[in-house]
Amino acid sequence: MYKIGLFSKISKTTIKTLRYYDKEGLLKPEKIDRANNYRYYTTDQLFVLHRIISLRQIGFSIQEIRNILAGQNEDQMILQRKKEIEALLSQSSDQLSRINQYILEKKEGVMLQYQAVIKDLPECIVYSKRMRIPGYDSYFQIIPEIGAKVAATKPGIECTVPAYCFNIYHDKEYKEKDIDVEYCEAVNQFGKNEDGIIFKKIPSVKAVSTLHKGPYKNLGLAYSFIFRWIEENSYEISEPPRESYIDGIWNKENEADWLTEIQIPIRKKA
Amino acid sequence: MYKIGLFSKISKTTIKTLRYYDKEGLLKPEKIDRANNYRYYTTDQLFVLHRIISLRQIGFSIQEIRNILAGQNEDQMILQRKKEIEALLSQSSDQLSRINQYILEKKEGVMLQYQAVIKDLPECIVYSKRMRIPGYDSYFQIIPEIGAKVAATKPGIECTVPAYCFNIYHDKEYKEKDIDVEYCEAVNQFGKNEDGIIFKKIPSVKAVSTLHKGPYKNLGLAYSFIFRWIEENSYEISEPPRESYIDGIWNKENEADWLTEIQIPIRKKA
DNA sequence: CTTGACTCTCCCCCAACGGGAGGAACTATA
DNA sequence: TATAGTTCCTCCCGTTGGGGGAGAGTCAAG
Repeated sequence: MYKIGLFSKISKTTIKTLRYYDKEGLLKPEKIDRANNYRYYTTDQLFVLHRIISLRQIGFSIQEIRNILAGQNEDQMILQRKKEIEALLSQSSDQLSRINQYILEKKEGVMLQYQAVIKDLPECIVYSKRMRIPGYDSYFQIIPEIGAKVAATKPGIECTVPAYCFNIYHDKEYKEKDIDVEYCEAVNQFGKNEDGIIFKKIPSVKAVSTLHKGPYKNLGLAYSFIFRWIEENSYEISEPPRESYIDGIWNKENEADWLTEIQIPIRKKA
Repeated sequence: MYKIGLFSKISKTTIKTLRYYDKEGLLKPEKIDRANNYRYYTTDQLFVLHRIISLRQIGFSIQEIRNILAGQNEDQMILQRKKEIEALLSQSSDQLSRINQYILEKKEGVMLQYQAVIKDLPECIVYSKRMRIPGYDSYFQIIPEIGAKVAATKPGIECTVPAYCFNIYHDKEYKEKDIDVEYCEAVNQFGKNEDGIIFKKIPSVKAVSTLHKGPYKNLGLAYSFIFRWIEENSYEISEPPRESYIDGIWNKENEADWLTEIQIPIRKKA
């Protein structure tokens, strides 16, 4: 029978930890002297403690170890823990790739105005109109017309707050003329499809996002940043890119104040 | 100017998080209405928030981000964070290898009595005697003689509590005859070297450890378990193995109760 | 008998929020 | 304008796996 200090030295475990495992019911001392509450351990308990430490080193939580020691569906917990580890591994390797990319960008001293962030875009209902337009200029005249038409002909349909209006680019590459674009605006409910205006539910998706401040003609910089980021961090584009318009001509006079968010749905490369 | 709810939707960040970043001084709202303490944000702050989220996704702590945003030695923090990530990565891959090993052992249904644990063996002072002995049997007669000799001729020298007495095996392979072994016992201070008894400081080292219960003739099972474990988990042996005797003939009559800890100093394979 | 070493319980601390209570304020509708 | 529903505020507690320390009781040796 060893008192806690000696047992802690033999097992190379701190006293705090031993007391904690006692409290948590992981490793009760063989005997507790009721006169002074001293804990007494035996060398047999070294085995249990070794088992616990081994499981802790594999990353199981106290609760999980408690179950394993009690013999409750150990196999399932092991597989679950394995998945957790794999998730952590992939997260760390992701972070490593991102910080390397960050270091590279700093070294090149360029693109520091852009920040890539991974977001979950929530599901939403939109009305959309897909069209082929000659160029960017004509395009920003067409949008208000669509909005007006919807407002006029679909009573009860309202845009969400905050507004989420975006374009989906269906071309395989970046184009400045004859663009195949789909204008979407998030609304509160479905409406009737007519005049090329179609209501649909956009499912939630994981996307990388970056903000672009300034006129639309410079959006290309943001795209080149984000495409490169996707490439360098081993993602691939899963759906067409979206541009979400946060600040624009409707609330800021100066082009330099316009704010646009580029969202590109992605998935990890296999 | 957006109130917190709207800003939270635009940025896809929870209100809780925004308030927390406010409290922590990471992202103060552009304006706080002193009448009701409402927080008001602008789209410009989306940029800062994006920066923060990006850094959070790379795994920086709030404190670190605060420093980075303040422009304090960013480069150093990045390198430090990179090292942390690499450490995590290696830890996770370690855990993955260990859990796979665990699954394999379960499937084979064997060796479940052994648990491998990684420990830091602390530095200690020992007296040691290296010798070549004919076999295991003679060996356990020699040890008490050494102990007695030290006790008799070195006043003031005492064994540590708990006792840490172990053998270091210097042979390149497992042998049962003509064994090159070094007997060590941890003591409280240095003494004079004589009669082949040498005092030395054993530096601290990382080792994998397993417990063996039962007679010494079965120690081979423990060794085969631990050697395989080292191999499967991509470690390599950095120093000769040690056997630390916890329970033995001196306090337990029955061989079946003897307890021995095998400690093998290791390092990660490059 | 005293002194130092050991042990006990109890409480607070960590990071980055999430959940919820209780109350004030804003906004839309009747 | 009254009221109801929503949004916002602050404050407090919870999470994990122990670490640090206070204050008090206990043990072993000289």
